[in-house]
Amino acid sequence: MGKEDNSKSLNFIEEIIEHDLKTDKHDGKVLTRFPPEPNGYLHIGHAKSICLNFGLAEKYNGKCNLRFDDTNPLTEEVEYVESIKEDIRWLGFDWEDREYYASDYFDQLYEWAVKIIKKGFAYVDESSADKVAATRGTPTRAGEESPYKNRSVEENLDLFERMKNGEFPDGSKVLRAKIDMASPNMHMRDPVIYRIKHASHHRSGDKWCIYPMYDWAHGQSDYIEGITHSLCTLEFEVHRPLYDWCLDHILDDPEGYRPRQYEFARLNLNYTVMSKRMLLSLVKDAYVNGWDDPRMPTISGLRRRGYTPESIKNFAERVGVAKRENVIDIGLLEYCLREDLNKKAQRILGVINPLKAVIENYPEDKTEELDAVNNPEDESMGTRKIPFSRVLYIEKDDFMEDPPKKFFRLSPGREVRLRYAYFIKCKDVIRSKDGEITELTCTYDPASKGGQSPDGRKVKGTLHWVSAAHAVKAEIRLYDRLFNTEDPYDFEEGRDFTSNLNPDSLKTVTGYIEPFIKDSKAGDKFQFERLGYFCIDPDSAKDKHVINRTVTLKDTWAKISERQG
RNA sequence: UGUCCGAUGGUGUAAUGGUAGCACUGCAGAUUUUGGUUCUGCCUGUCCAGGUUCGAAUCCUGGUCGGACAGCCA
Repeated sequence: MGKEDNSKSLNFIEEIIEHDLKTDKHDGKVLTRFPPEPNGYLHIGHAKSICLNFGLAEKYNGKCNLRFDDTNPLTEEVEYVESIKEDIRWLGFDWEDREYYASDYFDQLYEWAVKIIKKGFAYVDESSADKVAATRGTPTRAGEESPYKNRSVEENLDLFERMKNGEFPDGSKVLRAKIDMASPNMHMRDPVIYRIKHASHHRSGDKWCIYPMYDWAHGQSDYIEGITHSLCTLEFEVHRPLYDWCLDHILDDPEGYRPRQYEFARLNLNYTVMSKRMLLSLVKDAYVNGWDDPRMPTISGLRRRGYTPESIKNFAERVGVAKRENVIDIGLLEYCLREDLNKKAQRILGVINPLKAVIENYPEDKTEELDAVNNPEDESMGTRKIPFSRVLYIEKDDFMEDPPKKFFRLSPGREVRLRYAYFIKCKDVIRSKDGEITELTCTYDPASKGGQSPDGRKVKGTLHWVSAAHAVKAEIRLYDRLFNTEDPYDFEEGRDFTSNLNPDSLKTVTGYIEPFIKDSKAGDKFQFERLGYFCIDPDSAKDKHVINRTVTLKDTWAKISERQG
């Protein structure tokens, strides 16, 4: 029912597309593109855009191109190109052979620039960058015309060619579109469309020393590729008149095919930052351990953290597409993650904060293999054996000497169930000299094997546990949100966003995991019962298990106990 | 004293002139060998003022509030 309703309700872009389809605007074709600049790693915000562009193509039987918007050689690197491709592929999208680069269009872009110079719509300006900025005016005050604006076409052509030939140093000249310095839209005030950069480009090498600006490259690239719907974020809304202006002035038939730009609201998430500048700074200044640090909102970070592509795609679906600014609760992302992992994850028992429990009446040399279900949500995943013996580890949080109301785990004299094993009762508490609880002495009921007693008596709590002698030691990395504040951009004067960093975003502990973990490899995902979802980190080695906590399970008890104070 | 865009529960997002719905969150309960999952119920909303209309979240007018734009970044 809900699903059916959803399929009927369209977002505003789908409405536009369906309308275009109905009116046969592009011969029934839909061609979108995802246009990243290779100057950083992709993040969850990009994932929304990827899912939108590729998703629309899938839905309307169209295609989506991958196009690197690589017009600025100073900031772009091959490393980023590679990571971007890997991330999109991992999300499950395929651009087939349509891997394009704006830099592949440099020749065409240059020709078009010459074309508009000839038509009198562009000029070479040799004002300094400061001068250009100073004469641009303000949003409420018109700019001033450049003294170079009225050069002859011949002079402009000559100068532009010499710019291309490398005769002038960086910053000495630019090519500007001749539009309107008094336009209320700042972007129409004779925008710079070419600048000189004697820099080597990751693809074109040293062929060029002039590079087109975004505004001169994007719409034209869309046109070259035959893009029907060019989707971008809201901040490009004010660029749209320029996007259209460029097309108007290069096309022989402006009434014929042309791409259209549509803008949607970018994704914002609380408790994290999405700006490339800030993410770069977190990496460069070593606040995190690289772009794929599991605390990063990058796709590679989420992947390493243990997120699944499905959970991210589902998230993108749920946040929707609209033009209204939004801040999504990180809780929704985590909900989508748990929803997916709950269906798929192998369950195992692992203890993160161990407390030794000795079963007094269990034979010292005995070991039993007990049956455990691999995934209660998916019977086909089968069962496995877990070793049980006299000395166990249980979770420290599962024992309280003086429990408050509603605590139904272990405490002196109380009986609980060990999952898949036996009922046990706590008899004694052993302490160190400084009073810390170091060990519990318990007894078990041999008749309760498997977790049920023949007399039908009930216990309220079920605890996870491992057999100390059989457990596998592991380094467990407990991650928490990277920032303490919902809005990390909101920081005190004189400080910066890093003042909002959560100092406890990573805690490393030693845990004990049931032997099943031995055969796992990097990327494998598990639910440690009652604790959360975990995955094997690539830092793992043959003799060293490193495990990331992806996300905790929903914890009703934590909520209750917090409320009780 | 600019141009453009936006405004629906706590957060997102539908309703396209005809009963304001869905998801997440929160709260209450049922089930449960994970205080997980699942299931049930409940709370909470159309920025304001006029107008058009039998009827307005939707159309019109005027406000208010929020955002984007002054890189030789994208």
